[in-house]
Amino acid sequence: MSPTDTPPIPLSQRAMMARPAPYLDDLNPAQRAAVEVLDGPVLVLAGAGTGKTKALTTRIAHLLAMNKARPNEILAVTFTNKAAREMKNRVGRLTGDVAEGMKWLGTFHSISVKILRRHAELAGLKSNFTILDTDDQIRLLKQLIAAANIDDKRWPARMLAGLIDAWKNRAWTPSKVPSSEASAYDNRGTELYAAYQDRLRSLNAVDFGDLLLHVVTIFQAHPDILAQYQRWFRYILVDEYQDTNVAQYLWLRLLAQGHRNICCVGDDDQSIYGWRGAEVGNILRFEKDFPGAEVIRLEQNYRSTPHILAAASGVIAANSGRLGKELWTEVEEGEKVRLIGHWDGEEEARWIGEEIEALQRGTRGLGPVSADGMAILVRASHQMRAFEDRFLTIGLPYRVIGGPRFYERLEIRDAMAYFRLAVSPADDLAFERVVNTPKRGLGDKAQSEIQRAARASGVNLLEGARDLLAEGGIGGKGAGQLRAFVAGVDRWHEAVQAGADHIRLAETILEESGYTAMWQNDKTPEAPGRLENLKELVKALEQFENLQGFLEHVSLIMENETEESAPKVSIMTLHAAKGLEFPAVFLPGWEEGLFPSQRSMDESGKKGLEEERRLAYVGITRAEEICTISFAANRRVYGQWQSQLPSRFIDELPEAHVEVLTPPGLYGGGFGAAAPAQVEARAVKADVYNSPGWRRMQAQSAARPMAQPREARNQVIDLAAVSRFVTGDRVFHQKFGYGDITGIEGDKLQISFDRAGVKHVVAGFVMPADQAQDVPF
DNA sequence: CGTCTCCTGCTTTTT
DNA sequence: GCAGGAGACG
Repeated sequence: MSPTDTPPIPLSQRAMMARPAPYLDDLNPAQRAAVEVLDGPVLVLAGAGTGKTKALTTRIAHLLAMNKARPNEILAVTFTNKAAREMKNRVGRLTGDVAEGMKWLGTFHSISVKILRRHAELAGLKSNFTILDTDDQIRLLKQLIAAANIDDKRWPARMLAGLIDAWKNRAWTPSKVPSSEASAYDNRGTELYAAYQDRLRSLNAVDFGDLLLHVVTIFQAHPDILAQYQRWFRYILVDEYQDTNVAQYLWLRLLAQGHRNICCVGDDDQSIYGWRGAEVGNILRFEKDFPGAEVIRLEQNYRSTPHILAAASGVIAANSGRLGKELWTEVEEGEKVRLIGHWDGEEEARWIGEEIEALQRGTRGLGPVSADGMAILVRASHQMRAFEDRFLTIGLPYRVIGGPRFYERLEIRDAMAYFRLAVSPADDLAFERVVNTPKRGLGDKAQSEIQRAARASGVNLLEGARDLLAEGGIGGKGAGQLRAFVAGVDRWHEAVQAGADHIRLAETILEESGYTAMWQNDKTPEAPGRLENLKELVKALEQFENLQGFLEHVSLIMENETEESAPKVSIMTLHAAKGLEFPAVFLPGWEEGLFPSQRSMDESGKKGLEEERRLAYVGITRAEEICTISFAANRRVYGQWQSQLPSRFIDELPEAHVEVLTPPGLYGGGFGAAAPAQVEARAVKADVYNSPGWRRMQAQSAARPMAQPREARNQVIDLAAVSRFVTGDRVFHQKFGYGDITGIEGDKLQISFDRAGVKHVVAGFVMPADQAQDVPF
């Protein structure tokens, strides 16, 4: 093996770097320890905002400066390409060009690809294997499911894909799937998993999970190869260790058994990818796995104010089995975390929109805050819509982070499939994807004929199609179209082989295939955008030497970084927000069932709830200056109006660090929902009626004709309200209109509304129908 | 073969 | 409430 494509560091540079290191002066004692304890296993527990990346990058610089390893003998692993890029940039700032020699700085997946390409034959693959995206994966599975005579309605392909993914995350090859899993997917999960792996091998393809799984399998079966890498990687660094799954853990442990110089950085309190197979256990177990490990805690926070830190600590304290950290800061005072309840989701969006404008104007005591410095972090992406709608109407610029990514868009995938065919005509999945896109009159029947012809002579689909045409097995207009398609692929492939200019070729392919024309003729509103994206795709090719290089890059890097100039408020999920920070953060939708998510709790019980709580912790700790948590009393869920209870996480916020802006009438839960009197007392103590939020709310509701009746708003919700009603009463609800009470459960009424159907509503929000004429409409 | 309409079923999503 | 898939129809 010769991963040694990097020349040794020039002497002049070494001398420069060996001088006493000024970069160390920049660090606090804990960070310094994380940087200077170079040998042996080290676990750095880095709380949110404690300079984790700084410690990690300085550590790399220090390794290089101390001549402990050459740049390409350091293995530095991240989860995302973004994190890898950031790390490379920051190491570059510390060491100059030397960082360029870090050939093994990358994601688990990109490094695995590198390793797997070298030893592909040991996994039954050729080194030019293709990496399937989720789309291809699902299509492939659908075929296998059909072939196995399984009703894919009852047993959807997505489910099987999820199952296989989970098994791969645990590093289970088909033969290693334990018998306890035998009942999965109608008792046929294991069988289909094996069939899927066979099929992948015959396609010379892998999925994301395979990248790690194959590498681990090769390492386990070939100690000599493993030993080479163990020798090669003198120092191993891992970012976000709390997010590793079992396969990644094995991957690391195998490699680290050489020099035993492994430094893992992570925060057990920020483990939020359990549902993707991440095992918090990996970080909790570190000292057992690596005896003699040094554990260093980074606890000084450089991001948030004391109130924000205290609120976050208060919430996360309810979790059990933590490694434990105590975040502190030298920063003084600052704003308390603000808490506000709203009538419904639309009002929440409206209020946040106005708050954002107030922050921009600088009327919230922080000086003007740029829209770039503000973020709305939601639990589930469907919550984003209310904000988008609202911001569009008030003309507030926003950006949604983590929507469908560029390379996941339909038109981009189609175009890429064409490119894939041009590069490797044997790519059957690409063939299937575009043979009838644009429509060429080659429907299911024609396609299964092609499949049959290909299978009959054991060739790929393109050859199968050629055979089919030769034997006249296809007639009518389809034949001519198919002939043109095959000829097109041949022509493009020749051009690739001849080394034609890949940008021109890409344009030609999209032109000749009729793909561009297809969208030009499409009059749906999204067609222009899609054409725009195709143009961007072609532009992206400029950064690559050829199509092959581009395709390789794209299969691993599924993102599109377009730098925008105008300041915009960010809207994203809590998951997408990890690692980011903003002066002002809004956390809407803190309601039972939504956050914590009901499904999380149903599926994973206490474990699920604790992961939700960590998500709350991640959310709060994104805020630097001001953090606003909100909830709504009513929310439309799947088109149904539902009344909501404030999240239990709100109860867990330490009161001393929270300013309640909520009018008590909407405060149905929160700090001790049990005793209504107490709720009122505390609300008063929080000086609700003098808070800007309250005055604001008064002003707003006065101006708003659809405001709920004052009576309902000012009422403390209590069980007494229920006693005003009996089953069969005719009642009125501001949102749902008139209805009849069909049942009483706790403090809620079950009401059958004339227009809105059956709802469970807190009694404080309805009134006897005969009083309803006072309601301003 | 393609299009329209009904029906179902729903988080989070680094690669 | 909406999207995506299947099944019926042209």
